[in-house]
Amino acid sequence: MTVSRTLSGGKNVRAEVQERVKQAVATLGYHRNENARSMRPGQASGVIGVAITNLANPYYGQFALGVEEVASEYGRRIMLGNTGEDLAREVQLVSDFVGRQVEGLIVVPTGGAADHLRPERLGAIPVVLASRAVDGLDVDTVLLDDTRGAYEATKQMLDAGYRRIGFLGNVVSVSTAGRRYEGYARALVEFGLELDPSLIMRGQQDVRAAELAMETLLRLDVPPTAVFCANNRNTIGALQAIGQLQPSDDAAPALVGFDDVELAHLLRIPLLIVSHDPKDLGAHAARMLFDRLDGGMRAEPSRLVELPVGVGQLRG
Amino acid sequence: MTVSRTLSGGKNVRAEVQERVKQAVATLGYHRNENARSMRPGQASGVIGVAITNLANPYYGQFALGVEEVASEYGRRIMLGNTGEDLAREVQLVSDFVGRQVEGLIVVPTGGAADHLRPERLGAIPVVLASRAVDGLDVDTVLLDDTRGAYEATKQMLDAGYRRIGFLGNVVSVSTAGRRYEGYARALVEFGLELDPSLIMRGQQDVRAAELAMETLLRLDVPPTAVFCANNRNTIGALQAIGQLQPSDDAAPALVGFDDVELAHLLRIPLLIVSHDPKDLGAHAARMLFDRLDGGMRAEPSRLVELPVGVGQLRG
DNA sequence: CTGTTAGCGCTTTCAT
DNA sequence: ATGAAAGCGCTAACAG
Repeated sequence: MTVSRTLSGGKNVRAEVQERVKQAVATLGYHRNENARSMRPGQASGVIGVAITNLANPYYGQFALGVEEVASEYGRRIMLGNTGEDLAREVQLVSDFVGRQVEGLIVVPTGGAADHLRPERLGAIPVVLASRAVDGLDVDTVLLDDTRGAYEATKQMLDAGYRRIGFLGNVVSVSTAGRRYEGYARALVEFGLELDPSLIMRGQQDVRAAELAMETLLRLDVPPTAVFCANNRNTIGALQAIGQLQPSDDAAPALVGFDDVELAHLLRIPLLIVSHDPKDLGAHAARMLFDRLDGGMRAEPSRLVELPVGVGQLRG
Repeated sequence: MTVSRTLSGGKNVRAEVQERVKQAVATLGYHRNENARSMRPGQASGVIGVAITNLANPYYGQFALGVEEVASEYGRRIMLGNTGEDLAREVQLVSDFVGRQVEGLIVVPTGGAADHLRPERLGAIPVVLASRAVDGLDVDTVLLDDTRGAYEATKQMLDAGYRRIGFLGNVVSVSTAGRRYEGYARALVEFGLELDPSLIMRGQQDVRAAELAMETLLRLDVPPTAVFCANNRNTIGALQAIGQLQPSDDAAPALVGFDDVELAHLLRIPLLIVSHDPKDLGAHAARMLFDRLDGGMRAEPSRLVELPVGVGQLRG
């Protein structure tokens, strides 16, 4: 008891005793058992669960860092799981996190069914979805302004004179993919162009698939003069394909890349980047969660935020 | 009690009762409290603590993924903390992890003092150091074969005719930096060249610092004809600086890059990559930890492993 | 200022 | 096949 009191501030413990306690703690290497601590009624665990789709993607590494830093600010630690875009794994992770008494969850959903994220399944544990929304799931969500970013970038390409603009995107079940496609398509249609299905490749989740899709576009009888890449995996795949097939820069199509990519701006390819900081996205998601947990907003209605993106200039 | 029995396999529970229990669990959304569970004597928490230096570096994102995947294989979850190369934060993280009853630790040490990682401080909790060793700390450690990789790459540059080879490296207190420098220096000395201090820049932890260091080298009266970049932050910084200052490729120095970098091979700069998969490094560290935890090797003497690296061909 | 009691959720052991 | 007791480490509430 005296030890407990000393370690939680030392109220009502003689200074001399406190000294001896701290001494003993240091020499014995004693650590208070946080799990036992949080078992007492009303005590939170200080841990939040984070499920992301692909840690190998630098984008999500930075995202996770944003979450981690804000969590630290709020005195929390994160438990991290990688879903690999696999719904079953996401379900398993979330369930495990709940069993481990996380105070809240931050999830980049794989898309598809989402019963495991419904408030009634999670009890009092709040969730924040990040990067992607889930249809019909009414929980806090932070997205980018995907549609506007895609729209304005595509429009800029049209204004610059490009007409045959292809599209490389993520799997259709992912909300981001749909939103970015929508912006792209709207810009073309408003400009009076028709969508050409042969220029539109959707469903590439990794660099290799994106590279193959881009090769298909490059080998068309009339290849696109520009290609909209809906995420960094597709941008990198497209750049690889161009590097393979078109060593002479002149013939290469211009690219729009959603998400920034290290070194891309050094390549001799006309490139327009729609940029934003994934770390901010993670930080924002974490703040939304802690608003609920610490900010007395436990029961507020859910919020949907769309963070602004920067549409750069066509360069290179 | 009956619930507990049902959920742990259902021995000695009537089938009909088990059915009702599972029913109730499903409708109530009950989750077994894993923290309470692991409080019982002899029960492990199923969590390992992972402290890495910089999640914003794609290298460590992949590293973390390697750890996470192997941990999943072994039925464990990870608690992840970012130290930002700050020793105080590392100390705090490790202490917190211990308080949270982690079964083991995987740490990319910031370097410097390391009393907080000594076995006597950690009790029975095993640690594995990854990527970097700590002088005088006798615990399991997984490194790359840094010295050999740096040596052979430098030698290859010498054989290709380069003589003024600069060096961009990490802070000196980091063991990796020292080992890679050693390989570089040995190759030069064996070849009969002297080390030129004006070509050797050490201490760059991030891309921006690396870029500035590279600019300094490029602005020398007699700039280097090649530069050895001791990690991916330095490689990217060097590439940025070249992109800024030497738009005409011909004048640019060749680079050796330790660690692969997405897109680097597409740039028109002669480049030799010393490559390895950071995910493997993480996976290997995790396996070493679980060897100790599950493999009955609790008390074996500590092991030091150096994973092989691939030295590529100068290209571009 | 210090110590005792009780109970958080769980499961091993011991009744029944 | 089921339940009761006990104790893991902790701290709020209550003695003293």
